[in-house]
Amino acid sequence: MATRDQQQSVAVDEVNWLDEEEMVVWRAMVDVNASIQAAVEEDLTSHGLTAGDYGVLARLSDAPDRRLRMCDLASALHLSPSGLTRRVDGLVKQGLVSREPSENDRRVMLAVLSDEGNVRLRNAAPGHVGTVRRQFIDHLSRTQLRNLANALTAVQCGTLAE
Amino acid sequence: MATRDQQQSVAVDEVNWLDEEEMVVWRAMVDVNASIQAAVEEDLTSHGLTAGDYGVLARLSDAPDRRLRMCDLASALHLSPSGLTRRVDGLVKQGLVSREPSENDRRVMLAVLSDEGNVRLRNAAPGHVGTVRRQFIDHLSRTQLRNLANALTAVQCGTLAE
DNA sequence: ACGCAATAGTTGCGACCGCAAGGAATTCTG
DNA sequence: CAGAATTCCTTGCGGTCGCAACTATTGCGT
Repeated sequence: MATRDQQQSVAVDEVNWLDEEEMVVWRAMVDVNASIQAAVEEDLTSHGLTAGDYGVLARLSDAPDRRLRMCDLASALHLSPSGLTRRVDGLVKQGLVSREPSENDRRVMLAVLSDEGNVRLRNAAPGHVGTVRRQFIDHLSRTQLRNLANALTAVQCGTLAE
Repeated sequence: MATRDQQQSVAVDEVNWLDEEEMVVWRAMVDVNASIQAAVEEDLTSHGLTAGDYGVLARLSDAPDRRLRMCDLASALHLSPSGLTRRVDGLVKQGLVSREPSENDRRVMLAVLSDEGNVRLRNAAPGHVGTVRRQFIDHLSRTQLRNLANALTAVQCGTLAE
């Protein structure tokens, strides 16, 4: 995705191309994520959910009173407002989520996890976690896991600080 | 994305939920990738390209004679045949790529990187690599980089072997 | 050589998502 | 306290993608 002729010269062209190790890591990062995402998606479809649906249900399940403001949900899921509106539309149509206007602020709508939504989530969760394990976690030793955590949080803090 | 009540019991419910460390890594993996992808996308749009377009151009640039069979390109980019057809449609419309029937096998179409496509790629590449550096690589020490490479290739080989 | 399966590519269709615009409610400001 | 700015959500629109269906070409088995 980013190979170019190594230009090791002094400063004529001041681009820092990726060296071999960096390149390997970058490509691996992209590929690993692609394959994990695909596996997760496939697993969830067997429970009649998309990965996006699962994300909504999981967030709602962890929220107090199983309800969240649309805007909070959208930012938690890195989704645009319109994207979330339509995703929730679909979940409402399936009876997994219901909408409820907030009493404090009449601009906001709350998405509420229904009992049926909770059941679907609990049915899908074990398979989902299993997929994450088989595709990712179980291939790492405890040490690798800790190193990976350090590396990733370093990246997170770095990009967050910007 | 996968928190559920810890069920540490003997074997009534044999689901291996993620422990704290595993959970942190999994969430970090998802978040880091989301933010990197977003940054890459944003950077490339300033050069009039999408991430998908860049992927096609980069692969063609690295290929012998700057041309590749559609099916090889599709699998390299984890794209469905129809998805690639339309993406290439767009690139042809921009004059960055041209189609050419293969002489050996009249089923296949070759996607060929045009001179203009090559220029666009070379204009966009430094910014792209810079973004990858700023968002990812530069936040890792050499040791972290090596550890990350080990961990990711372990995951790759594991999922590949399946 | 004939026929059948496999492979390559395109197209119709539906699903998803982000941007821009709009409407309603709240907050800020003078 | 009135008007402007902001926040929250929804809708129209366009772009992207995968699946299924279809055509064309090649390869295989007998």
